[in-house]
Amino acid sequence: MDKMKKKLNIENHIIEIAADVFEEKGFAGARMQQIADQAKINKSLLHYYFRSKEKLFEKSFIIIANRIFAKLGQAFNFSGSISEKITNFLENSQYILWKNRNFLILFINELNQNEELLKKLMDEINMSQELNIFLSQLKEEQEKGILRNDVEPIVLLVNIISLSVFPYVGKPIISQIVEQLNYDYEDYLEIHKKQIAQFIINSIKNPDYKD
Amino acid sequence: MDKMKKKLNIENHIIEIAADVFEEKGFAGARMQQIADQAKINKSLLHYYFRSKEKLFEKSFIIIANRIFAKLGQAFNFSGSISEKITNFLENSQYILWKNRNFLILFINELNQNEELLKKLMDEINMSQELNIFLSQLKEEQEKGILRNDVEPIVLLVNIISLSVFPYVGKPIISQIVEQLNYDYEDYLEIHKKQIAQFIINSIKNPDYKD
DNA sequence: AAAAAGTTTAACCAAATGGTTAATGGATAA
DNA sequence: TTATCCATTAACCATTTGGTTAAACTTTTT
Repeated sequence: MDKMKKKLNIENHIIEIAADVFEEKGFAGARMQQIADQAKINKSLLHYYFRSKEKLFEKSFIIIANRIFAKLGQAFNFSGSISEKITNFLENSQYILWKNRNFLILFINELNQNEELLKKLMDEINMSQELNIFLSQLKEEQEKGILRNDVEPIVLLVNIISLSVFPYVGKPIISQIVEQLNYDYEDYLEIHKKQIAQFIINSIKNPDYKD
Repeated sequence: MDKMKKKLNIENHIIEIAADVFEEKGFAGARMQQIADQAKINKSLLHYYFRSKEKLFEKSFIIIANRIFAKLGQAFNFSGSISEKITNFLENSQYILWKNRNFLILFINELNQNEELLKKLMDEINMSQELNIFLSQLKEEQEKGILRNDVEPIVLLVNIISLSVFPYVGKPIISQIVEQLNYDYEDYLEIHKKQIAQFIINSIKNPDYKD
């Protein structure tokens, strides 16, 4: 392994560990010393490689965000009808969302208080093509009468995201509520996974359509 | 105004200001000095009244959380069919959620990293009665055939919450996506508000039911 | 092998931050 | 009026924290 690669390797290692710590504590709560300890390196190395806490945060944040969005984009990219696409996406996205639920909370929280970071990220991540394909296919199926035409496409898209993401991101709220009703949060997620695609499809299928 | 009341008054004033600052910066990012400045009091007074940053945070957090949950509980408490209740709740909750969106993000974020606080909060807030009424009415209407019976009641409940809350809490994600599709976030919320009740009702109404 | 360049470390440092203290001011009650 | 009690303030303090430096160590280049 040449020098360049070794350098990239340790940088990536630091980024992974840093992301863990930032996820756990948030930007303000994270400590450079803890990141160094967890990565088993000297604290000065963090500054040697990344110059400052801000820079380290930004870099690891953007890399992880890109990775997650890429995976979600993949989960979105299947052929078939709208109903099939939705079913497919929901099946394939759940694990990603579960595994990255802590990052998603960090994502929401930090981007909400850091306008600059939001802008930088928006330049990096672009999913408009995949999304536009989905939206136009949706309009097609609405015109054909397969789907009800009283659902605004963008609303459906955001609803799919809300229903996918919130059970994970909103864990404190959801678990509060389901536990008051004597359910277990993890059990709830299992039921949710099984029912959510049908729930969405019910709401968009045209009940009068016969093929 | 007697002394006791005056003391409670200034405590409440501090709590309101503190909540603003914590919403903006999170617990770790908030500064006692900033809270004091914004409340126009001496920093020592914060400790005089609340002893520590943790205590101040906990107190303001729980008070604000209680207030919001009480309002949402109210918005949930209407008579009528399930469909009417859903429509009603969605109409009445949107403004509350919008106004408190920053607190909701704080809520999710802090409770996710603070198990202790979560437990304390769960003792304070109890909405199981209202929720249970809703769930049993839901089951009734399913048995009568008004609503489809392939929707697990708890799933519907959480879906309503997800669809209500996420557009506000997930602002960074949603605005990212809608803006890539040339929508404006605030405009999107308007469309969302108009369509969301119908979206949910579509997904639960039994299409074969005739009364 | 020697020099040069890059990497790693321990010791420091300045600033920020939560928190304390002791003195001051002001209201209330004797 | 004066003593007591509570509220308020400025000055201080200990610790934490991000960041620097200069020396040591390693690897690469000549």
